[in-house]
Amino acid sequence: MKPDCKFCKMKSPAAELLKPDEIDTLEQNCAQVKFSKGETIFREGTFATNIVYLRAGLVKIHMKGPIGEKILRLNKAPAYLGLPTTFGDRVNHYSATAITESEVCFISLDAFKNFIYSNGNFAYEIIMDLCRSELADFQRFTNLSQKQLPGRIAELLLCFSNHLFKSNAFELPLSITELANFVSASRESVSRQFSELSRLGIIELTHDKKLTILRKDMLDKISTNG
Amino acid sequence: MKPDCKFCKMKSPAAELLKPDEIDTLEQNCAQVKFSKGETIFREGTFATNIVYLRAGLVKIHMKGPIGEKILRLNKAPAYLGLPTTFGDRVNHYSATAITESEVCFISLDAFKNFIYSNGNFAYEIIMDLCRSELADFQRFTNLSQKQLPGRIAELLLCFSNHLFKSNAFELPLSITELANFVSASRESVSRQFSELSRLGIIELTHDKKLTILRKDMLDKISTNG
DNA sequence: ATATAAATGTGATATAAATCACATATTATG
DNA sequence: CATAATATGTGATTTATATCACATTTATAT
Repeated sequence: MKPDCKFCKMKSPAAELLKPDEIDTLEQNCAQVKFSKGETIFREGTFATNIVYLRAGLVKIHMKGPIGEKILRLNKAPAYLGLPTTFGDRVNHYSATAITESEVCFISLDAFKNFIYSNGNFAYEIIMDLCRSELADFQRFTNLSQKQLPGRIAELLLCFSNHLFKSNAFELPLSITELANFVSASRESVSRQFSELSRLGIIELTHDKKLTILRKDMLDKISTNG
Repeated sequence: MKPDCKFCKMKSPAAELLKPDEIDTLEQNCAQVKFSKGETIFREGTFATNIVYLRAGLVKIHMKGPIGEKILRLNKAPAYLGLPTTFGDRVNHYSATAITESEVCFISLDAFKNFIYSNGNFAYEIIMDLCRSELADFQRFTNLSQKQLPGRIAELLLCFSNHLFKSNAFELPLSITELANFVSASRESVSRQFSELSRLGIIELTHDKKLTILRKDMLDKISTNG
């Protein structure tokens, strides 16, 4: 589908800094595609040929680990998906899969590189973006590696509530099995933790994955105490 | 100490792309400092006021976690230290400490920003650098979170041997306690693993931390089998 | 050099979480 | 719609690893 970048209201902060002629170039080197829930946007092991910009939707970034799939992060629009795996190597080191209906712009790598070369503000914004994600990643990995399971799950739920959905009530974007490989635990253990949180009245979780945080204070405490 | 960037043989790949007048600017906005083993180069929680470039030496990047210090990565020269924590927030999210005698250049943040704005090749190289480290970090975190202790330690030793020292024999750059918080385990467990690896004749470890890998094949197997 | 502190090795024990086992529910699919 | 396939919940058991305890070695400071 042909995009209309000039009047696009979902431009990235970096793209907002492009000059009119650059926006024209972008428009000519950009393809907009819809993905439904569960569809793969790019896959580990394949060649990284385009810059991938998430215009709308929610996506999981995941890679094969020694004992199975590992979810590395969730990205919600607006966000570039996998700049590091596009620039860092010819081959993708991880995959991106739509969690909800999503809209993605595929941008020609060469055009994008040229923006970096020719537009310092654009380059700077991309650098800032990469830097902020690394900070968030380090923080998450440190917590994941030091907290035990109840703390890891509490943290994840708080992250969903505070940052992703900005609400105490939301639909779990991942299955229990996926949550398990996000927090690096067995699905049985995660399932038990949810039962326990429900039993204690800290959360309410319906059969159709609607989750409500009833005692955020308790979740906070569980999250910090590991 | 006044640096001599023009004739410096340890320039970063990015700095190699600077034009003569930019090199002059760099030289005027750069201070070279030596750190001895154990000295802090920058500290979590303090303001990030300079770009930090490791000209020579070996450094650990570490942050406070819920149950104690966590080592995130080792950086050997040449490398920028903590670009993400310098750009991503005003305050450092992690610390850098010299593991060996090290030489560091502190570069004015404004000068560095201007290079990004004005020199696309420089900006591109910085982006590539950030991207490559994220790939390596993701890989390491996935492995650390899925492998169990013997595999994590085997992987770390192989990484030391293959990438850091490029030799089967080297001096352990970290104490047992530090290794433990690198691989997210207790120091007792790590100590036991080393005893076991020695007992099996896979490594030899002397009292003064000189380590020799005797059976790389076995380490490889332990590393892959988790 | 001696005292004091910090790091290390190793056994015994406790514990978090994985695994196994199986019932039940939910979702795809011919 | 029926049947298979997949995901989930929960008890019983096992296991990896943390914790505790303490001896010993190594580093640091006075």
